[in-house]
Amino acid sequence: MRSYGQYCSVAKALDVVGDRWTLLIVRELMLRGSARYTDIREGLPGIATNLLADRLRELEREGLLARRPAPPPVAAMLFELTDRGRELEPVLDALGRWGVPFMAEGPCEGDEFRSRWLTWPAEAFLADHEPGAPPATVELNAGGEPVVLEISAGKVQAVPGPVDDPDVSLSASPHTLLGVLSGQIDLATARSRDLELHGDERVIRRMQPLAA
Amino acid sequence: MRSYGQYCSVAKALDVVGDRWTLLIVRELMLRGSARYTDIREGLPGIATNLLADRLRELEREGLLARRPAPPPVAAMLFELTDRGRELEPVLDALGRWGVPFMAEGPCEGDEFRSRWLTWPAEAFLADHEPGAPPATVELNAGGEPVVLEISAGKVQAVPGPVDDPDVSLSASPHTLLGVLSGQIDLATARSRDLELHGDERVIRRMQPLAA
DNA sequence: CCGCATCCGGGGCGATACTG
DNA sequence: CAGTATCGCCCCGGATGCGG
Repeated sequence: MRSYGQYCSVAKALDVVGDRWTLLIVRELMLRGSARYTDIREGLPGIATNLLADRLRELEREGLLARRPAPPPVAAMLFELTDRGRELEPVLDALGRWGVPFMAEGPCEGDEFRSRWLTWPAEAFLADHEPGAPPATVELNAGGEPVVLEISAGKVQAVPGPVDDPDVSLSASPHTLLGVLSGQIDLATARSRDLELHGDERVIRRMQPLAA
Repeated sequence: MRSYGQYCSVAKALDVVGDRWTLLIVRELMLRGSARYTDIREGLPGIATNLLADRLRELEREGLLARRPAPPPVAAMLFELTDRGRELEPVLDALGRWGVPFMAEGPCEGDEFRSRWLTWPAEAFLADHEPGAPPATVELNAGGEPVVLEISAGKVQAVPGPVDDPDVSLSASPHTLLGVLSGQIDLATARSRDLELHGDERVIRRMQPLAA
């Protein structure tokens, strides 16, 4: 990207990560840990393949990303963030939190969705209101790979991937799921739409935002 | 900007503020409170005037910015952020902090500079190590308008604008000033370059990062 | 199949000139 | 002062090709 030519840390940051798609690539690598070219692409519906290759090169040149060959059996390349790259987490967090209100309206026509992306809304809405209680896990299913909410010690963390024997499991469309997590839809209404719930409902209330 | 078409809060955020120049415009409005078109432009060296007009319209449409006529004597328009716009502060903070390391190398050839931009490096480096001591102020002068550091109750805040009777006043090139604030250059070395210091040196040590 | 490179059309961006 | 108008360029998007 063309430099802004300003001796300002915000401008310098945008010189590096201000290009279109760049921060979304960082998002995918942050959520996945390490990934192959094709996996990254799957998480970035709409990106042109040459742009992805360009950006990955750029990010590597800037020291935000490293590539290394996958362990022997497979002949593939793995991409992962460097420490400097992972330091962008506060940036993504801030952006993700700021963007949460846009999710309330539901997906726009044609919007793609991956359940990993629920991490920001989830962590923005939720908190553990019973810090003393034993840890609990919630499985979120909105199509594709599930996401797990780990509730313990006053915090709620969202991590991609399945889990064995969650305390409760929610399956619904992304929009309904967000409505439930944000407390804007109660469980009964959500069920009348497309929510399926299995397990202990009380775990939901433990982490939901306090009613308005 | 063309939407990323992803039902993800990070992507939705970037749909709105991911355009080139947009976050820098928000930066200027955040630092200035409210400003006229020409003032904003002065803080964005390099921007094309039609782009600035476009972006301001966009930001207004998105509800991040409002324009209102200036108080009677002057016939001018004032631009200022709405609450929703000011909520971007954590985003700018995160970006600004992440970008600070790029400032260490000094300005690139042709880089423009405004002293307000020192806010992020200043708040990133500094802390009040004598929370009990009475408040103090430091004037930073790097050309153009000065910036004031307000040190009190364990915190250091940087705000644009001059101040009456600061405890200490520093004048130097931006690069030297940053070196001093970050503790990478000691005062003697800085003085041998272009630093001029008036007032109580101890206030500097009160807020400087602890020596390595 | 994985990880690109190439080609091409369209639009966002940059610079300057101009105007109410 | 606060923008519009214009124009060239380059970045981006989409499709396809292609070597390992």
